[in-house]
Amino acid sequence: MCARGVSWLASPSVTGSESYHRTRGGPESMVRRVFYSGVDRPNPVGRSRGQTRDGYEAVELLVNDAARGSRSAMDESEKLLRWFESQKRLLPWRESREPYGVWVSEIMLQQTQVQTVIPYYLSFLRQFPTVEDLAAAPLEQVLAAWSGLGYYRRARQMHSAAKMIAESLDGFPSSSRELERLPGVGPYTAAAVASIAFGEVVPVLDGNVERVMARRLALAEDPKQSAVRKALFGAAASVLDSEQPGESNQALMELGATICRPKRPVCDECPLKQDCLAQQQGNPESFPAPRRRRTIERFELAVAVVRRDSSILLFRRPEESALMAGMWELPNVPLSRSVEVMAGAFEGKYGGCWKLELTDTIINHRITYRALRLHVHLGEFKAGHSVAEGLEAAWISREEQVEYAVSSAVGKIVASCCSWY
DNA sequence: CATACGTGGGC
DNA sequence: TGCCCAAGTAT
Repeated sequence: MCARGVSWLASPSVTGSESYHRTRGGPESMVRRVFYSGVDRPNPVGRSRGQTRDGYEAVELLVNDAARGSRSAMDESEKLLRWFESQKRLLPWRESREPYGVWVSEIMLQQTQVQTVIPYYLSFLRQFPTVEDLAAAPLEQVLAAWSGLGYYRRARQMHSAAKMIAESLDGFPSSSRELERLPGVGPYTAAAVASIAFGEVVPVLDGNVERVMARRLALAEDPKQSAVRKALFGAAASVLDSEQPGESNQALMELGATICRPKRPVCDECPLKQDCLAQQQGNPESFPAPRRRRTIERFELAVAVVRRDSSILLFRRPEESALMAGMWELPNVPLSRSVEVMAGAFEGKYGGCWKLELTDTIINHRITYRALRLHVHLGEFKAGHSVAEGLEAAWISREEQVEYAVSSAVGKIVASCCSWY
């Protein structure tokens, strides 16, 4: 593999989910111990040693910084921690290590950027200060607090997990193994919460760490492949500081977010530049391998803004729908050239009697591999007893919007509707 | 392992 | 505009 002495990382003998490998330590290499209690399968090379604080069997793993001349993994950990200490951003969830807040932040940060999360995090913790408050709140209210943040399943799963925690006699789950049993908590989030809130020595491998390590090792292979992921995971473990795992993990992610960015990384300011193979080769941007993307299909939808007094008509999506389950949406039908055809479609779907008038407002709404272009119509709707059976309707005002679970697009349209009348 | 899930920002 | 990416998880 790599010529730079990291051959242990993806050795062919990797069999378990943990890719630590014990290597013959040269005279200058450092051996570090990592206790990893979130292991379901026995580690193929580690030795079982004692118990963690939560009673789970710990596996002792020897992580060897393989023959990097005079450099050692310890140096890298220290450089990283020192850099983080002086350069870390002040973020609201960094003010406390209290597990609930850490957990909320980690869920919100899944596939979501920091600046997007900040206001949601603040208002969410104001509304639901403790896990008990969250558990006791109606799901509707939790979804409303999540409105516009996306991936709404996260809110449902968090609410469900909060109930599990509140009903449990054991308090907040305190190990990555336990945390991973919660809905919405996968390997990354479990490791992040366990290390930050509980000091568990477990590495995280998120998109940032993946990129940082792919560059550090100049690993060109596709990170989707499990062998490559293992190598990256092992590399992340090798720079993990076992005294301050939470800070260490955050440091690596912060590095990826601010210095080792996808585009135009600022290698000059990187605490690991001496250790980075891609930087030495002068082509950091070429790692990791670009992921293939499916082409986006585009659909066009007509949505109707129907006003009564100062309120707008919304309908509730079915709980069982895969897309934005239970969220309130504007009435919509596939776009057609004829307003009459669309009016008929609205009537078929929602009942009532419709009159429509096209405005020139178009809002894009993307869902992974689809893009919906929303053509907004001002409409009149006369309900009778002909409103579609089993479909929940609501008239909401701009002020009441905060109490309803709506997508970002609906939020924007409701926000700007006043100017259209 | 591939796919779907929301959204906002950068270039 | 269009494409890429972002503190992932569940199926």
